[in-house]
Parts: sequence; structure tokens; C-alpha cells
Amino acid sequence: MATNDEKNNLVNLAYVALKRDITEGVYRPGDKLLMRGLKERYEIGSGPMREALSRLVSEHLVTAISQRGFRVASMSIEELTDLYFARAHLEAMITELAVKLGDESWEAGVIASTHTLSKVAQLTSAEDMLGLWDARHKAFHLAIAQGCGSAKLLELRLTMLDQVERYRQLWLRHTVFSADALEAKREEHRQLVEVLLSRDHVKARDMMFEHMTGPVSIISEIIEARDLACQA
Amino acid sequence: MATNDEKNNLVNLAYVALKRDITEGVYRPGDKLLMRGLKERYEIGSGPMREALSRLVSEHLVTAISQRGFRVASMSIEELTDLYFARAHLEAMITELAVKLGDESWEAGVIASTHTLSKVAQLTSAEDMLGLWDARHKAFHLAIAQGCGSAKLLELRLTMLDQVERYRQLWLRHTVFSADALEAKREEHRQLVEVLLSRDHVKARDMMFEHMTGPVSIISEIIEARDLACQA
DNA sequence: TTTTTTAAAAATATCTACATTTTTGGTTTT
DNA sequence: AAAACCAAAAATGTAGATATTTTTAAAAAA
Repeated sequence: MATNDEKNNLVNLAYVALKRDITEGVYRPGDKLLMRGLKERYEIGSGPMREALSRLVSEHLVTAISQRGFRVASMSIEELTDLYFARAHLEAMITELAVKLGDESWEAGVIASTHTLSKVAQLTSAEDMLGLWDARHKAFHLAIAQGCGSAKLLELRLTMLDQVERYRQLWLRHTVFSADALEAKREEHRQLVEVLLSRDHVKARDMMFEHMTGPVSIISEIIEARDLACQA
Repeated sequence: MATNDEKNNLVNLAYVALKRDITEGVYRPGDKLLMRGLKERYEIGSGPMREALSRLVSEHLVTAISQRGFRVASMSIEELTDLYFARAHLEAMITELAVKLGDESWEAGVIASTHTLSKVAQLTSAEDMLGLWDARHKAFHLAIAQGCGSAKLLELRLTMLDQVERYRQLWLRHTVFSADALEAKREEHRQLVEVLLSRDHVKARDMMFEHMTGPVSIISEIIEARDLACQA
């Protein structure tokens, strides 16, 4: 009667669970999503299941062909490139606006989330550390973006974030599990924050664009290696 | 067996029909969308109808509250302002990229669609003329945007276009039915194309931003007038 | 009298089970 | 080998059962 969220119907539960399963790789890119299996796994009827799938279609995580069912959206170097290109431009634009428009509480939010991110230490398991760093890293970038003041731009940003999530996961493991890469990121973030607070919006914009496109080459290599492994 | 499109299932038909009904004002902002009525109007069962509604929710044309059904998304001056702000920035960014990256066939497309748009004359009914001008005006802006070369950016652009559609309809009638306003737009477009082809990406960017934000004040007034009329 | 509470009834949303239609993949026929 | 056919599998859609919310109106409290 108290703690329950807004939306707790079966459609939502299935939607969230399937989305996680796809981004975590339980279902691989291109896999066919059979109704029978989905119904069993998520303990739900076809109607609600279709609705959940339908939502993921509009997020481009699943593709649908009429009368031929659903598949996990495929992944490709081409999509990776275009996705990161578009996202980098969007994020750079939002950053420029944030530097121009952000007020004191924005600055405070950026500084606070920078600090929180820097304090992630190797605690329990490596997997937990990955999750924690990821969450705080996302919070850091969100804190920056929020300065733009536009709910709609932040919404566009989220749709891009959802779409890159599977690719970003590949980069995440590569970065967090390498002391060098992690230190390099930390330095990038430090410089970024410095420029943000100096209110140089042109430099901030350019720097954010670079920050966002950096991972592309790394992810490309991982995907190519994985594709080769699959053929063998 | 020949002309049929890809997706012609009931869900799609209902989705398209309801979307049109909402943007055309058959259902007004804030209206409750009762299952019973929808099922009758679109001759379809609850399952598929929910799926169609669900899609419109992800396009922000409909809102849903769990266990309490669906409503047509409300309209407000606040949303109008933010929506056009975000869209103008996105479109300006895409324009800048198009000017930087667009090739000869892009130029040809822009010139061709400019010409086609300028040739809209008062033929049959005023309503038909409105539709034709709107379609060609959209084609004109699409031709410009396509120069950016990013499918994902064009997709983002479309999601914004869908969201502003109801507001844009208000502006459309105001503009097309006024000889002065229409001539002013024609001149704006002429200047815009001139700058695009001169490859001055900074000026093009700024000019597109202005072009996109111009309608906001007009639409604001129309909405305010309409809201007052409703209270009386 | 007016307001608040409460409980039943009505309306509505959600979900499941089953029926129908379409696709798929193998088998037979030409 | 190519085309036609057929049965199994899968997707799509309907009808009705179940659960939730909203309305209604009477009873209790102010």
C-alpha cells in the first residue's frame, strides 16, 4: 500500500525483464523470439507479451515483421558508427547548452557526481564494481546534461542511451577491467569538468564530442573479434 | 497481391487511424480513451487495440496510467516551448552537418524540392491546397536534413516531428491561409537555400534555428485564445 | 444542514484461453 | 531441378473471465 511503483502490471514486468535479458546478452542479436518460449520464461499470455515486445520495437532493441514474429535487433559496425556519431553530436550540443545555461546548482551537481564517481574502489566482486562504476558514470554524464534545461532534449538523450546500451556494455568491460583505461578516463573526466566550469562552451562542446566518439574504435575491434570467433 | 505494404495487420491499421484521429483533433488533448469506444470505432479487440495505444504512448501522443487506461496527451504552452526549443536545436545541428557534408545530389535534392514547393497554387479546395503545401514543405525540410548523412539523426528528427505535429497543425492553418504569412515563409526559404548553397554552415545553422522557433509565438497565441474560448 | 465515511454496484482495465490465419519446411509430383 | 502440395509450427486475433478503479448513494459525524 506504500512502496509500490506507479506501473506494476504484467506488461511492464515482462518489458523490463526482456529488456535486461537482451542488453545482458541472454538473447543474442538476430535471435528469433518465439512466443512459446517468451510466454514460459516470463509467465505471461501472448497479448501482454506482444505489448512488451512492441515497446522494445519502438526502442529499436527488437525488430518485427508482420506475421513473422519478432527478433532481437542485429548489431553491426555500421550501426555502431552511426549511433555513436549521432549520440556524440547530440551530447555535444546538450553540453554546449549546459555550459551556456547551467546555474549554480548545476555546477554543484557536476562537482558532486564527479567526486562520487572518483570514489569507486575495488570492494566486493569485480562484477559489483563494474555495476557501481557504470551507475555513477551514467549519473555523472546525466548531471552534466541536466544543465541544458530542456526535458525534451534529455528525453532524446535517453532514447540514444537505450539504443547504444548493448554496444556500451562491450566498452564498459574493456575499460573498467583495465587499470590504464580507467585512469585515462578519469583524467578525461577531470579535464572535461575543468572546461565545463570555466564556461568555455566551444571547447566543452568539442571535448564532449571527442569523449563520446573515443570508444568506437575499441568496440569495433571487439565486435570484429567476436564475429570471427562465431564463424570458427 | 501487388500493391500491399509490408505491415497490414489490424494493430497497424488501428495505430495509423488513431494517430490521425488524434493529430486531426477527433480526440482532443486530455480526452479519456475508453476501450469500449475504441474497439467499436476501429473494429478490433482489446489486445491489438492496447498494442496500438502502447505505440502511441512511446511517441508521447497518448499517456497511460496502469489500471486506469489511456488518455490523449495534453497540450500546453510549456510543452510547446520546450518541444520547439529542442527541435530547433536538433534541426539546426543537422543543418550544419548537411552544409558541411552534403554532396552534389544533396544540392540537387534541395533545389528540386524548393522548386516543387514554390509551385503550389490554389487549385481545387483550400483544404487540398493546405495538404499539398504541407506535404511539399515537409519534403523540402527533409531534403535539407538528409545531407547530414546519419540515419539515426534523421530518425531522431522524425520523432520530434511526430511530437510537434499537433502544435504544427495550428501554425499551418494560420500560415497557409494568410497570403502575407505565406509570402514571408517563401522569402525565408529562399534566403535559407541561398545560405545553404553558399556552404556557410554557421549562418545556415543560425538561420535554421530562427526558422524553427518563429512559429512558437503564433502558436502560443492560438492556444491561449482556444483555452479562453473553452472556459467561456 | 453540510461534510465525511463507507459499502455496494457499475464501469473499466487487464489478462488468459482458445480459435483463426499465415508461414515454414519437408514431401511429392511434374 | 522446379513447382505444387501438405502438415506442423507460429503469429495474430476474439471472447470472455478476473481484478481494479470509479461512481453512487446511503449512513454517520460535524
